[in-house]
Amino acid sequence: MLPIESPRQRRKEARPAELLAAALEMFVEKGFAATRLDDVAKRAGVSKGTLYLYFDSKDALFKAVIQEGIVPVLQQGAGMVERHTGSSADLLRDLIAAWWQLIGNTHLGGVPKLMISEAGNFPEIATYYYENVILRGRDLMRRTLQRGIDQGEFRALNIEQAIDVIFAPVLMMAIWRHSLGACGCGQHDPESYFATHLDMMLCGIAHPSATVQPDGMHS
Amino acid sequence: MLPIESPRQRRKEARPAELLAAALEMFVEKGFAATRLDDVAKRAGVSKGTLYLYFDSKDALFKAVIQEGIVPVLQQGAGMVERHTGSSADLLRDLIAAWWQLIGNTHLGGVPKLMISEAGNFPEIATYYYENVILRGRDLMRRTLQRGIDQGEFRALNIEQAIDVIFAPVLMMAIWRHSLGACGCGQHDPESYFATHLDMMLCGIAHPSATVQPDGMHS
Amino acid sequence: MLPIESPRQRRKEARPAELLAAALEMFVEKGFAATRLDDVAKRAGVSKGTLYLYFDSKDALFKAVIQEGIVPVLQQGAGMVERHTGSSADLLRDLIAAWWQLIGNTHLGGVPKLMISEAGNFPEIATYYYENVILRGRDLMRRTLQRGIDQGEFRALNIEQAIDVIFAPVLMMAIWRHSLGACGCGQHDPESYFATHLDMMLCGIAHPSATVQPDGMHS
Amino acid sequence: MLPIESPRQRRKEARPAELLAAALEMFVEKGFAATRLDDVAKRAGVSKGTLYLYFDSKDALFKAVIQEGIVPVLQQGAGMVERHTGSSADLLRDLIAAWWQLIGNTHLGGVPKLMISEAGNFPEIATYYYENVILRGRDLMRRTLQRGIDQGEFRALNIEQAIDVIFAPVLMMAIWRHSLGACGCGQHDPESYFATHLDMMLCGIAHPSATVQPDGMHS
DNA sequence: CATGAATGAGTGTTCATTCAT
DNA sequence: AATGAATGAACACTCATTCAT
Repeated sequence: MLPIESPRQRRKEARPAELLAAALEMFVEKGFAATRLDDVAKRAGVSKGTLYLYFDSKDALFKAVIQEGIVPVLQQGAGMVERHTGSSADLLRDLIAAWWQLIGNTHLGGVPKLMISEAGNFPEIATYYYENVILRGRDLMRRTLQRGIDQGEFRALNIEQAIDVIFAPVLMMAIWRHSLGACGCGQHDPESYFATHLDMMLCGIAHPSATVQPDGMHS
Repeated sequence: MLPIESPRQRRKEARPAELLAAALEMFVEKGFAATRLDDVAKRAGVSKGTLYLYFDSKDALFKAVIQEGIVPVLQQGAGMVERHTGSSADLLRDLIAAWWQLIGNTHLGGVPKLMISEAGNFPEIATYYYENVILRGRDLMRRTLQRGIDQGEFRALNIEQAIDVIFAPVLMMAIWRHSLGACGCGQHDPESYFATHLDMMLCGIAHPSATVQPDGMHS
Repeated sequence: MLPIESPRQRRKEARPAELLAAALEMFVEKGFAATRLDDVAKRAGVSKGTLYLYFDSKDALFKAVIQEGIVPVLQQGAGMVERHTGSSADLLRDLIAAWWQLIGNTHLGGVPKLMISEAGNFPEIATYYYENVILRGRDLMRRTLQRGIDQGEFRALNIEQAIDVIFAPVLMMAIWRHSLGACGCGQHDPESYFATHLDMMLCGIAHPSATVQPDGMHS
Repeated sequence: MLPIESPRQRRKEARPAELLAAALEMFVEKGFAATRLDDVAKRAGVSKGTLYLYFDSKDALFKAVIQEGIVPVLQQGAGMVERHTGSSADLLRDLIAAWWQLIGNTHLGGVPKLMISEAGNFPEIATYYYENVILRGRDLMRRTLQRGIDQGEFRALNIEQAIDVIFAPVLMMAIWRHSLGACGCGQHDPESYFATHLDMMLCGIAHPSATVQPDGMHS
């Protein structure tokens, strides 16, 4: 998918994480177009020219923000599903809790909102993001749901649809926090929000013969 | 004797709506900052100067897009809850189906994405939107859920959280369509998607003693 | 100098004086470039399009303002010098008083300021103004001074320089009123100002043997 | 050890003065509104964007032009009156000669015309100019005239009016040069013009018993 | 004659990008 | 490597001018 290695690639790895962090924050807060590189530089504590030592252009900075923002967590979670031994309901709980702790509740939590906002202006990045992040995440969910169905824990489901239905409330929490939630519009407590979500959802997908044991997030 | 409307007159009265429609499309597609007024004008088939005959500034145009985009549907749905006589599950189905038909599946479906993207740059509009749209929508959901609980149809729920959990998948469908979905990334069929959502969700909130009758969207 | 007669010319004579008056006021107040035709039209109580029924362009309006503003008073004063029988000092007093009453103190008093401000942008109008207004005015002054010298009332003077020296304070009063004076900066009383000017000036140009009889403006 | 100034550094410090000089010329020539920042930049030999490194807006540039244009000469002349030991007539001659050499005959000579033209559009600048320039100038004149009266050199005068009467011809010379005079309309020689003015004026204000010694400008 | 909706060239201002230091 | 002064293309906004009514 990505070029394996190149001088540019090597330099990219040396790019100060501060620049990317500053850019992510600004992009999430103002959007790509409304973010001025001056502000990114100021927030990172460097001069505007320094940005160009590490990134060829504003577009390149955006791409790096998206790619660097997800690479570190791409592999996480896959092992989670493999290694899991308990109930599938617990696995589902763990997946969601992990996503929230590793992404949603970190500074990476703004990436989904950013990607949604800028997909139209960066279709190739959107495609990259879809294939490398979303599809992989859906795969984890798919295997988890299939596992639960196979083991008689979950009832028969339209899995492809269920994946999105289940993940939507989690995504929305992250999106909300970086949009209207940041404007002082009503805030929810993630803990109880996810608890309610899992409670309803696990109830809704449980096999009729199975006994659902309600449980909040064990974070 | 009705005053004869000249073509020019007719045009003048229709202009604002045409301009707002064009602006909404562009704003949703490119974001506020990346949208050029020249493009909005061109899409509406007028010159740039004409925009300024009807809107004082780009900001004012944005505000009008949001406000005009929701005013027409503000009252809708309230009567729906009042008049409903059947089961609360059906009411929930109807509400979601109505939202999708009146908003999500129309050109207004991009407003949520737009509002999410630009909330940071227009906090006062975000607040306006929250108070006049989101809170009213949540109110409809709240009354519906409360009705179901009171009538023993739904089990006890943390209503405030449930509202968002239930609406998130619907919102996400509209958002997706105007972001990554528009870039060719995987498309879902809204019909079956909502059917799955309702199936799982109604199952998840049904009172243990109640019998849930699965039902797709009756559109 | 000007085209004698033409359809355009005939129409010009029918031009509403209100338009020219409104334009003069705006031009004097804001300058040519900063004056919007919308404002001129509004002040004249007509629509913007109507201006174009009478004037081909903003430039044409400006030219008309200058030309129409001075034509009515071009002939005045010439007869004054011819007919005068008293002392040359009195004639000088009368000329200045007449200029102030007919021009300086009317709405035409802004023309000098306007011409000064816009000479650089309308050199041909400036030349026209110079030749048809300023030179004629200087001629009146020259004849008056020459008359006084010839009659032994005034001492020998560098007449060409004296003309401007004598008229400068009068002009400045009109200019001041339409510039800083209109901003609330210190105002002078024209009566006593001119009295002082005439007193000093007549004293300054009187022939040593002559007796100067101080006299204010007899308005 | 003086820090070595790089050409770039030297340029940076000289920039504002270069820009202001270019702006003053353009403003005087065309007026504020008709002056394009592109032209100011071109005349200063920089790009349009560079202007904005030093001035926030066109308005700010105008304000700076006025303020910087007069600050350097604000103190001059005050000492002149204090130190003067000769006749008051000579002091008056010196004041006028100094004004002409330091302001009227330099590139600052356009400021009065500019201020007159734009007072209506910049009332606060006009007030600033009036209080900080005009009032101080009038003060010098007032003290000079009072000095002459007290010493019996000048006759009783309405001093406040006399100040303006005396300065008007000097001002008009500067104004003329930057308006109609620049269009090829009749030019006067400042030397003989001021000589005539001083001759007439000193004669006009001399105490009857005093002997006026005519004298040209000793520049 | 009169209107005012519509136009589009022009200008103030911003900001990504470059490069001399 | 790092800076920040300088650039100029791009865009929001204005307003003289036109023309259908």
